[in-house]
Amino acid sequence: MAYAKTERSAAQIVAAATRVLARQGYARTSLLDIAREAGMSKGALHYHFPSKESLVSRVLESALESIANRTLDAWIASSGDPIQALRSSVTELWFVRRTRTDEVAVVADLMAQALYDESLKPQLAGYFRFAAQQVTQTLVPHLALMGLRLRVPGELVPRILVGLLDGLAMQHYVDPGAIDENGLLVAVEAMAAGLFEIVPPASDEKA
Amino acid sequence: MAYAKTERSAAQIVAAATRVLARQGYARTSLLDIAREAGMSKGALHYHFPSKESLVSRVLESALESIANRTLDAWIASSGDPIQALRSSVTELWFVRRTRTDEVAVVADLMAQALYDESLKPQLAGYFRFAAQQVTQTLVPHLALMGLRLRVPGELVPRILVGLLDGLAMQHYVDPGAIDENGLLVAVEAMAAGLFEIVPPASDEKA
Amino acid sequence: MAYAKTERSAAQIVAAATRVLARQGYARTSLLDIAREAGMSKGALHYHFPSKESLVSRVLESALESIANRTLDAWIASSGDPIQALRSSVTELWFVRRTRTDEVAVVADLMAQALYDESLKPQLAGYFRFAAQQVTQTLVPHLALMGLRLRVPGELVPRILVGLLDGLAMQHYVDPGAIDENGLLVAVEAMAAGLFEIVPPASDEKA
Amino acid sequence: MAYAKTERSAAQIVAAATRVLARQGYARTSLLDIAREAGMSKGALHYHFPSKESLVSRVLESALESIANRTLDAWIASSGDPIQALRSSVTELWFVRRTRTDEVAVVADLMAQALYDESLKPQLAGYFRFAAQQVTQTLVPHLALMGLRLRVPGELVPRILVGLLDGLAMQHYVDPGAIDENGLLVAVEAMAAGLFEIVPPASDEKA
DNA sequence: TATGAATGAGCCTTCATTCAT
DNA sequence: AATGAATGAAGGCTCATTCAT
Repeated sequence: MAYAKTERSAAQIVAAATRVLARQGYARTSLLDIAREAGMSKGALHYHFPSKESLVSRVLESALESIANRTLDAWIASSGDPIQALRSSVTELWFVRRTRTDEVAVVADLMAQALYDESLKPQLAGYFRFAAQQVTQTLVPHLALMGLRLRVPGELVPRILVGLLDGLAMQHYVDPGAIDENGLLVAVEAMAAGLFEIVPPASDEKA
Repeated sequence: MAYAKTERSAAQIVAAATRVLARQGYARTSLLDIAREAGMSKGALHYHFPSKESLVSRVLESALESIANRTLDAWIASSGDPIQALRSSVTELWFVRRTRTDEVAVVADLMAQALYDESLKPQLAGYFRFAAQQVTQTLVPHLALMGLRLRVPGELVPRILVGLLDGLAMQHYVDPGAIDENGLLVAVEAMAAGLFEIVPPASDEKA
Repeated sequence: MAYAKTERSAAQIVAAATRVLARQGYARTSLLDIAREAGMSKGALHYHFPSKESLVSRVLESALESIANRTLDAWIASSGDPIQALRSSVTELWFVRRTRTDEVAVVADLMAQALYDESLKPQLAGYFRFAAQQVTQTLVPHLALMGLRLRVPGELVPRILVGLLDGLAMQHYVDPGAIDENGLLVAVEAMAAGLFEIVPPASDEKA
Repeated sequence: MAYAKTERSAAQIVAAATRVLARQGYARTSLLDIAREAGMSKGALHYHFPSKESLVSRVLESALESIANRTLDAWIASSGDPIQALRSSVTELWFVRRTRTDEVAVVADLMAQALYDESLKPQLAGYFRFAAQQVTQTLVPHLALMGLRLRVPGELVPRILVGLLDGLAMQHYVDPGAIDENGLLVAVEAMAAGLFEIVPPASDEKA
């Protein structure tokens, strides 16, 4: 209980930083901007976070967590049919990007930062790995039960999905309206279908 | 013909800026860094480019051009079979990214910058549009000749391709080795296949 | 009451800036010069004043105020006889110029700057208007009581006075010693006298 | 004849510089601005004038000369009656200021510069002295012939006149419209009249 | 005689960081 | 736990000046 206020303030700062970073981008955001948004002084930021880097790192962490949860929820919600789950999480994956949640904007921006900032890489790598593994674990076994088999390594599927949608989101941000969104979802589904093949019923079925 | 030195110097500066931006990223690159890399004074940069913005814009222009040319070459080299052309330009598209050419690095970085810098958007949008149209124009008619039809709007294909590979490249940069490249190319091909369908010969409809 | 240090520091900066501007002139004064004179860092200046312009504006404000006060004091000190008041404030007006107070030097310099800097004009115009009105209000009624009338619009008197002395001060600065000061004060008085005429007592018009 | 071109170019540069300085003021004028106005390169300026200072000095010289000539012309034109001459040169002195000729603007601006630039002072001092002496020489003897005597040293008269009008011009520039110009000329004449006194016919007239 | 190119010092401003309170 | 004040390094940019051509 002793640290209650600290925790509350720190959370407040992270939330404010997320908003400001989403709005202005890393390169154009100063600590003063964040302090103002949080309704605190610059000094306070440094009280809670030793450096700008550490704050940004926390912001990224919280943004990734939030995105992961959202996607996972969509996956779980349609439990049972993994095909249906895949479909609904693709949709969610896309909507979360095209709406450009603060969290998504921050991640997109910091992903680029990470190219030149070693301290951010591990966090993103962790996220990608977690997402890949999460999906794979539930996807592959279910497919097998349905008589389907992946033509490619299982971990690749979520990576491809996320990569595809991230890349398209970038184009969407840069040139909104250029992407036909109806076509897009159809296409993604068609492409996903291309990744499976039907497993001929094994001959030892009766054994 | 005298005093044509400007062109040489400007090119030198753009080249140097490309290298430095690829190495350090936009946010961490100062004009002094570029000047040093170019072996010139800061003043010289401003003699040739009125502002940092204008220099960066030129760098982006030249990087996009270079990438477009490389990809186009791969496409053209395998002329004749558009399927083959698609395959070889996908490969090229991926290699150019995974090798992380200076040009690719710069474009990836500036694409993120563009989210918050309206002046960069048009250039990138132009590039995406040009690339999309370029591929579409040659791809679609050829497919028709081969009895294939796209299941999605034609412009979407190159956008999907580029988006997918850009997004995957990001993951590759952040977490090198995480992506199984052999599997990747197989997957892309499989997915691409999912985008076509065979057009039944028109005359035997009643059969 | 804590943290009231700002006021002290800001005042210190304005004082330092006044000294430096008086010594070097606007065009040759950098913020670094002022910071050094104030014994602070450049950053501190910007903490207290958002821009050079805003600092200079404050300096001008304070200089004008100080000059106005000095002249007003001289006027008031010799209250009663407005002629005497006029005389003593002319003397003060001149002495404040020939001594070249820091404040006077700053005002002279910034007046020239104002020709090309719209932001300074209103302040100076305000000062001129205030001074003119101040003098007029007390001068004209008193003259009437003494049977004197001005030959020109009342507001013109202080403007002429200030203009004359400003202009002469310029010559004095540029070529010190060229102006015979004894003669000057005599001349001003003689000229001032030329501005009045005696109002014939109203009742003996027929005599 | 050999230097014909040099002289022409130099004059062209001085003329251009006068225009630009009048328009933007010393502090805001760069050599590039002047070069552009003159239709030449920056290098050319330095070919003709070793430094900015030397160019500015020449500009001032030529501006002063031009003003002196104009005023002198007005004086001479009304030859015969020195009172009339005084009157017409006052008028000219004022009009040249209120119209704000390029030359007047430059002089006003550089006069302020001179306060901090020793190299400009002598030129302005020379101008003031020349003007004073010029007027005095013709004014005083004529007055004597008319039975008038100055109440103050003769050199003071032109200095007062110029000072007064310079000072008023400053106010006029800073706050146009604030000065009642009709009143002004009346006032100046009334004030000037205050400077003379009638010399009683000397008793030894018959001697 | 004049230009294009380049330099380098200096300017105003921004900003992460520190520290006394 | 948080603020106000101050620092100092760096950044983008301007400009008088130099010099080869």
